[in-house]
Amino acid sequence: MRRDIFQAIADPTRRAILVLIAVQAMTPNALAEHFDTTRQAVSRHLKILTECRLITAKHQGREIYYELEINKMKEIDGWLEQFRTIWESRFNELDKVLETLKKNQ
Amino acid sequence: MRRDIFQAIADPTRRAILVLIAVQAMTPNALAEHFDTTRQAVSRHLKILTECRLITAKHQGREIYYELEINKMKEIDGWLEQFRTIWESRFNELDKVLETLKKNQ
DNA sequence: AATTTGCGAAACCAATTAGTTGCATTTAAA
DNA sequence: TTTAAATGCAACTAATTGGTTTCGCAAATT
Repeated sequence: MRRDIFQAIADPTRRAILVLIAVQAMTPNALAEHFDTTRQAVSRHLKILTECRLITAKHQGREIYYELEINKMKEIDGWLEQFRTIWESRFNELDKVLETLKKNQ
Repeated sequence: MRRDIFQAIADPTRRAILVLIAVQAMTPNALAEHFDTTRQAVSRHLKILTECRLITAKHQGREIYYELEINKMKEIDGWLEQFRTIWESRFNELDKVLETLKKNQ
């Protein structure tokens, strides 16, 4: 049972759930209405998202509102960070080239 | 055969390949040395990464150097963008609260 | 008290995945 | 020209995944 954020966001339904929940906390039933699957299937996705701490359950009577853990989302951003330095440094090198061209004009 | 960037980066080996290649283009053999699997297995990962355009193959004699397509990596960043506005706006709301508190002191 | 509603868990199933071994092909080297 | 190296591809296998149906439980509603 590999359960990490990257495996969690690999599924398109789970990504959609995250986007929906980002706007507003929602119950499994409310979420299921947005998809062409059963509530139980959505529930399983919610379980997976909960297990890797991307969302948390807030019990309210017999309803359960799932809300986004925005800080966990930042971990994906964190992984991208190492590539960001690369794509920025490539821009920097382009800058250098442009500057050299300018100088030689 | 669902083949998108999110499914591609779901596998830890593929993520590691991306990081290695980010530093420097590499051949399948060179890459395989970093993992506890066969070269063929690495080759399949490279195929998947190639199919979703995260890497490209540069033939050089009988060797094939795979290099990162940094622009494709930005698509992940693009998806995160919608959440980034949220986590920034939450900071803003916190700012508002702090400001109100200050005013009422 | 009986019923309905909202939910998760278990059992099952088809499809996908990641790995292996065993090839075939192309290029360099002896 | 024979041989070795670098690679991709196909067939097979075990594990995982995402879905469904059925069930049980707890909280509202009647």
